[in-house]
Amino acid sequence: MQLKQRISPVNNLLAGLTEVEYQRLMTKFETIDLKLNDVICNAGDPIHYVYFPIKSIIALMNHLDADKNLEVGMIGNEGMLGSTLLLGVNTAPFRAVVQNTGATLRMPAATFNHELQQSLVFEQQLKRYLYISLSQFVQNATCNRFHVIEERLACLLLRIRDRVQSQSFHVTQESLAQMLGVRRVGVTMAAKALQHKKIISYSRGNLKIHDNAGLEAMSCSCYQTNNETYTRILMPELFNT
Amino acid sequence: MQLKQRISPVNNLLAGLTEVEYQRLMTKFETIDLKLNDVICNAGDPIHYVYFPIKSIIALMNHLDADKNLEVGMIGNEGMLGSTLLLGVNTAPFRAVVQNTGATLRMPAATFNHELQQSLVFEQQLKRYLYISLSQFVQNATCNRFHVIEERLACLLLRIRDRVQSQSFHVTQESLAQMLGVRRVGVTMAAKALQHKKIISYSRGNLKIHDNAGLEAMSCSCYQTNNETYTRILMPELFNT
DNA sequence: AGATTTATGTGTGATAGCGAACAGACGCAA
DNA sequence: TTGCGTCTGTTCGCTATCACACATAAATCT
Repeated sequence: MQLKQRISPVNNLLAGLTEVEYQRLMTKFETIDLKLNDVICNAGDPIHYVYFPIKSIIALMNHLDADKNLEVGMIGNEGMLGSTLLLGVNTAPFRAVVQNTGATLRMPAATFNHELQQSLVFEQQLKRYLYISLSQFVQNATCNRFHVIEERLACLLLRIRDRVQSQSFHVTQESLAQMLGVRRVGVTMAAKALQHKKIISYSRGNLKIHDNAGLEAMSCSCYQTNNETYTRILMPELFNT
Repeated sequence: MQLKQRISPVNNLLAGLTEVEYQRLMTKFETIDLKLNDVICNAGDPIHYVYFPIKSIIALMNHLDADKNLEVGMIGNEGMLGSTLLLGVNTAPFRAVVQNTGATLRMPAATFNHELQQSLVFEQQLKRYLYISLSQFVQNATCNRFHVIEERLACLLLRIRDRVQSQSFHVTQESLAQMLGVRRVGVTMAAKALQHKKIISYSRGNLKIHDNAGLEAMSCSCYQTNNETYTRILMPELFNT
């Protein structure tokens, strides 16, 4: 099951708002371009802005020791960076790295806090999103504990695909390795296996998915689980399993 | 560094309240005894009660597949079960299992939601606790991905010690194995190593810590990290590192 | 006292992933 | 064209952990 997304021209968290609320919010945003590999913040940093990706992807990395990092969350146009402001804490829990260039809405943290007071629907939506994030962070981190690299790679590629909304995108094996918390060689092996099965093709960072169903079959159940959580909590009207 | 706890006769999350607020809340609680291995809820269950442990310990388990479970959070008298109600979602994100028998305060979810409206300090305190939980869940899950069993076991024992507030407690290797997401044999090995180093003694579930400093030295940095997060967010006045 | 359950210890082989080092291959730029 | 940086592929020995099976020992029950 692919992630069912409500049609939204910009960011799915802004869907469900009334036209008035939406227009009002848009005056508070500025649109910027995030650049690949930019570090938006490190864990513990004060939060200056919140980000609502339109085409970009932001990866949340949990850092343990040197060379022990793990991607625990991925933010595309289904989510936002900075939702922990809802809890009245203005420091970032994780490092945030740009994984895919693209247009992004940005709003100062103070403005965001103020806007939350103005729209109950908006606040409600974002509280639910924070709940989803919590669930998915743990699911992803646990997944990396138990599942083998090939499953996790498939899972990761599907999550990227959903967010760039395209069958082909650019991502190096080195970058995938960092997200999965494994050596690059491990990704090389897993990617080769997926290529042999004609599921993907991969050349110098240019990745193309040929067989969506095959890739979902190769991935662990965590992909499904995460999507179901998102749909169940944020869009229960679409949830009919 | 051991977890610095504000002195509180019952539960640390109730510290910081005014006497009036505190007394008011206490009329809404009932005190119950949680029984070892009781499953309070499974992931996805509706939340009927929130729990504030006094002497008990509740472990939060994330379930992947059969036989693939991981403890992601531990709740003693420094925390509570059910804080995700703050996000307006009334389903439990994780399975909650009683790891240590003992007195516990309990309040119906509806009452809890109502009480949050009555005390800004209380709500603020719990929002911060939820932020801490989020950080720690991810930290624990990531820890289990990267660190070796012996480090993780040391870490786990310290966390239990802090919550029972005693150098000796009862816990079987089987139970530790489930929390760590490893085979019992793995725990046997790690525990044996700790015994040889005279750090603990262990016999048929009766565990005693002899060397606190030694145990902290054996544990991974995650123990420290988690404690620092707790202190920094919830009790910044005690945070002077 | 004997039987049963619970808790811990041991042993053997398999394997996923690690660390390190190196080799080719493509692309851009001087 | 030459060179250099980036990206991918390959190999080798090593280790933590796994799965499975069995052995011992203490506690509890009859």
